[in-house]
Amino acid sequence: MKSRIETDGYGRKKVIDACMEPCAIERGMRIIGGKWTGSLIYHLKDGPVRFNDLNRMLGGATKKMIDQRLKELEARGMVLRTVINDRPIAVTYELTELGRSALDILEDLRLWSEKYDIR
Amino acid sequence: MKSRIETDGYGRKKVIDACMEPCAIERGMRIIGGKWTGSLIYHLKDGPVRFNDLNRMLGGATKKMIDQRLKELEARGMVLRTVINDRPIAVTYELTELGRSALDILEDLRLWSEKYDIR
DNA sequence: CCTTTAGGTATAAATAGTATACCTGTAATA
DNA sequence: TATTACAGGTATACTATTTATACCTAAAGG
Repeated sequence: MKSRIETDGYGRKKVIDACMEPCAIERGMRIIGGKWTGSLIYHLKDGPVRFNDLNRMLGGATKKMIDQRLKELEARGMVLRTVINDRPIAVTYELTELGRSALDILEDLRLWSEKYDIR
Repeated sequence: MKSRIETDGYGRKKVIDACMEPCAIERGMRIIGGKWTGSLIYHLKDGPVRFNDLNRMLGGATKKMIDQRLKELEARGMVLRTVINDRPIAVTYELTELGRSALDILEDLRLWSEKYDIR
């Protein structure tokens, strides 16, 4: 991410070290910036939450989205899915250490968003 | 964002303070988390950059995307577009104070992304 | 019985992003 | 002089992601 531009004598510029394909910012955003992903992680910050509770917490997201996002996060090792009860099926989702490691960024984002009244 | 769940005597849970529609995290993400938006802001951190240079810096994004994102950011007052030369047309984009205010979050995201080798 | 809850899945429609080509005008190159 | 290259975009068509809505199985409550 050290790309910069140089200007020649004619005022023209050239990129010296363009970041090829997704750079770190972009890669990070594709994980926690996916639609609903940040909210999902943030709502798991206080411990295990059940599927339908997450669904209710994230007003606006459909079950399909929540399901998909949780599966992505699980596949990345950021979230752990546990079946706590069969028969009356019951499942909880919770953050792993890796999942927790993203919380600081999300908290800062929340503060920023509130401070500048982002809508 | 103080939603929580309570458990009744039968082990059932209910959401007490669901965040209605997009909460602060989600609203923030929709600004700086849009595809390419974070990278775009980050690449403007050292001062004005011209359109085609941004295009080259963000390998992978099309001009259309860059154009669209810059227009969104401009509309939100995070980026300033300046025509520095007519005839041989030349335009630069730079961050406003509001735009700069997002840089800390992006820098943390970059560090996180690199630390945990997010791909 | 009928409805509600849990944890999802199926289908279709709407929205967002990508690839590719092209436009106007200036300037350097062959 | 003809050709090509660059600036800053726009147009078109296509693909992928997200949304809305309905539905499924099983258990429990009224």
